[in-house]
Amino acid sequence: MEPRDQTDLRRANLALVLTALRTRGPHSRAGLARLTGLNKATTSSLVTELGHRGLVRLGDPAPGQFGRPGALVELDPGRVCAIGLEANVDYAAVAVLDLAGDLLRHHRVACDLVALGPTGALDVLAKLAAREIAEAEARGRWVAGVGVAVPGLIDVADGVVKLAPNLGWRDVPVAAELTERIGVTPGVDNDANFSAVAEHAVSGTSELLYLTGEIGVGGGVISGGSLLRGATGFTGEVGHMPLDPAGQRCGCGRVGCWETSVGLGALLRAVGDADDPVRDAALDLESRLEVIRERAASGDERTLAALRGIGTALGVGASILINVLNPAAVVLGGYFAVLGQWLLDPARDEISARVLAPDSGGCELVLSDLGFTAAVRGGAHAALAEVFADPTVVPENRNTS
Amino acid sequence: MEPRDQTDLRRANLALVLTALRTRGPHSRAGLARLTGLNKATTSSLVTELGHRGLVRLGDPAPGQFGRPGALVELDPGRVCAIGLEANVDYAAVAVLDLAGDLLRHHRVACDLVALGPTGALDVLAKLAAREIAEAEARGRWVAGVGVAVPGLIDVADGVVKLAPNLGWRDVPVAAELTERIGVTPGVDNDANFSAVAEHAVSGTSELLYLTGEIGVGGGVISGGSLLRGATGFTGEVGHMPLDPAGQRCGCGRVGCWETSVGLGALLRAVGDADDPVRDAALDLESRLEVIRERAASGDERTLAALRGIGTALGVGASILINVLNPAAVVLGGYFAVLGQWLLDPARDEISARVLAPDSGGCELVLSDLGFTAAVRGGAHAALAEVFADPTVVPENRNTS
DNA sequence: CTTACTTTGTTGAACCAGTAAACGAAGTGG
DNA sequence: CCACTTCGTTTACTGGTTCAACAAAGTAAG
Repeated sequence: MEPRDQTDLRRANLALVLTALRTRGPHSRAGLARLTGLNKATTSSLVTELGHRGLVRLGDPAPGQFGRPGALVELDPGRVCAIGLEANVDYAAVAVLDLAGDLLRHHRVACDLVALGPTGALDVLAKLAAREIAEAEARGRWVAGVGVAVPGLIDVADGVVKLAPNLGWRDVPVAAELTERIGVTPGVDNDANFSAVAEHAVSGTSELLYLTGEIGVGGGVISGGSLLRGATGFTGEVGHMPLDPAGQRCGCGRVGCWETSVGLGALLRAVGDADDPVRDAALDLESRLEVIRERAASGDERTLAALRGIGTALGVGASILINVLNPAAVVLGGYFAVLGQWLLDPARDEISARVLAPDSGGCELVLSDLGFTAAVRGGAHAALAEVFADPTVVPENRNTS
Repeated sequence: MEPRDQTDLRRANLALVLTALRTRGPHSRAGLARLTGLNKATTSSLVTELGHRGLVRLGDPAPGQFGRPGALVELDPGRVCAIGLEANVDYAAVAVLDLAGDLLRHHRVACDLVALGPTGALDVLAKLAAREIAEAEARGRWVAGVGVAVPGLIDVADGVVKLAPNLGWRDVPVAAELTERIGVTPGVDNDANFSAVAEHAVSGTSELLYLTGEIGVGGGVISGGSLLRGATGFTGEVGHMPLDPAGQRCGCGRVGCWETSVGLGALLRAVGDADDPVRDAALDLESRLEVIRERAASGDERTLAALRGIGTALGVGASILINVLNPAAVVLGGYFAVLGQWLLDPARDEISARVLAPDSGGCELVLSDLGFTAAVRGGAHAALAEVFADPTVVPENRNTS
């Protein structure tokens, strides 16, 4: 938003105060004035307006040293919420976050979205969303927006899934179709991108790279505090970096792609023979990963060697991205997070050897705490971000406080 | 700049008008009002202030269809200028740009900066800059700033060259040292980064990747209209992507780095035997490239095969970066631009085969027109960008119209 | 040549947002 | 109980944009 007139200025300052409360925690009005550089009187006025919009509330007086104690202003998690949706191969999920980013509800339904096809899958997502929207509005909440995470190439501007190989989708106008079904136009983005948004929200790191280990490898980049979107929204396709001309054939038809050495398939091949139950695709993925985890924890040499190999390959690919993007942190999600304990050391060794910047450019390799909720949370966070960028999107409600 | 009060608003609107004039060309005040969405009265006021600061001037009346013709407002190239410096292995260079980005002066002196050492090299740069600053000020110009391009890893925030292998520099405080010598604190950045800035300025593409072929390969990324800086300023290190475990040993000590197959060394090895004059390091590089160019133009099969190979390898590496960054354009500089005619086709073939986004994400592969002036121009453009972001940095001068 | 019409650019009143300074409010410490 | 400190509000003020009216400067038509 380019500020043009005074109302834009007001918008920007409301955003400034609201964002300060999120990133720096509850403060008195005088403290907020010092934090933002705004005048005390202005800050008071902004806080009361944010209160009318149900975004902040007054808490207890703070225990100051001298002088009159200030009443703490804090985010009001009671009125605004946002909804995240996720479409994946064998499940659909929904999450509801409040303004503080806390998870109010999370629901995951196992279903074969590939078999349902785009229309059926969108029906499932719409049903999940509609229920949560109705529920939230019944409790007097205001829904900031909906974000839909889809594993594939997304035209973010139009909300169209251009290509989602695992789902078998091509040119599916998700935003338009869901608008018809739920009456709200959702944001649509790649699952790794939305996961990166979620990690940014919980960590506060404004330069980060999110890498998720699934059947393939997904990547999402946060730079300057917001998603790197590129020219047409197709960023973060990291799985098919050709790292070894003598490597394995990839599902994409080429040879030696990164995901042939760090994707789920590579892991399963390395830890067990063809008849090993962990390679039985009929079984639930999470329980198979649990088996691998237990084998590693009990010191099984084959498993440990496999994980070392994956960790090394992970570090090789990650170092390329670190050299290009110079993030402050690389966050590992998907199965990388589940087995991360055994991947981190070999990956870090490669990174410190291969990143040219001194001290790896200060980059840390860490595991995600969000588990499989990262993408849905990120979708909701993206909707919340619009509120933090422009609090006036939330209607006033003078009754409240 | 977070707008806080009305003066910040004024600043932002001055920037809005000035930037509109740069990107959309001369317009009448009424036309600018339509373009920016600002009120006619406001636009008039902004234009007169920009005039007092010597940034715009009134031109001839425009030939409108009906009604009173409007006086065209255009960038005034007469008052503000900016200076770019470049330190490289065997030369130092300086350029002066006016506000419109036109090259006023360009000077390149051959000298062995490696032998001079950091202190001597900085003396050379300071001398070049001081002469141009004095010259400009004698003509009544106001110098917006100085940008120094150095091939290496730069801590941009502090203006320190952390590591420049080709120059043999480590932890050289360029910004501080030059401030002492010329009285202005310059911006310091990697040469590829500044070249990317220059390409952005001439093309207007707000999502672009610049790749330069030198002894190594350098990369600079423009995203959202500004440089991708990363957490600590060490972005764009693309030369050492490990693309072939069975490849050649690189100067960095590892094996199969991208620059072992597309760097200058790879080109020279491929086009000629060890006794070929093009491989004589004692000769001037540009004339050796000219020889290769002539051989290719006359259809020499070995040269053509070598260039095809380089082009293919260029495309392989570029496709990785396109998949991650999704730029609207990849601009080739350095020797890639000189021989680009023979590199483009094989590189484009690889890119269209390897980029996952439909239609390569709309990405075009083009050659730079800026030759070896890209880095110095970019340094000056970076200084000019500060004026466009905040025109109030230029002092008022009520005498000038 | 005059009149109607169109567009440009300026002017002055109005409005709105943030600032500054004064002041009452609400605590601590002696 | 009083001096002191800090909080938050109030009031007058400054600065920037907008709006509406109007003069300026052109074209088109009669």
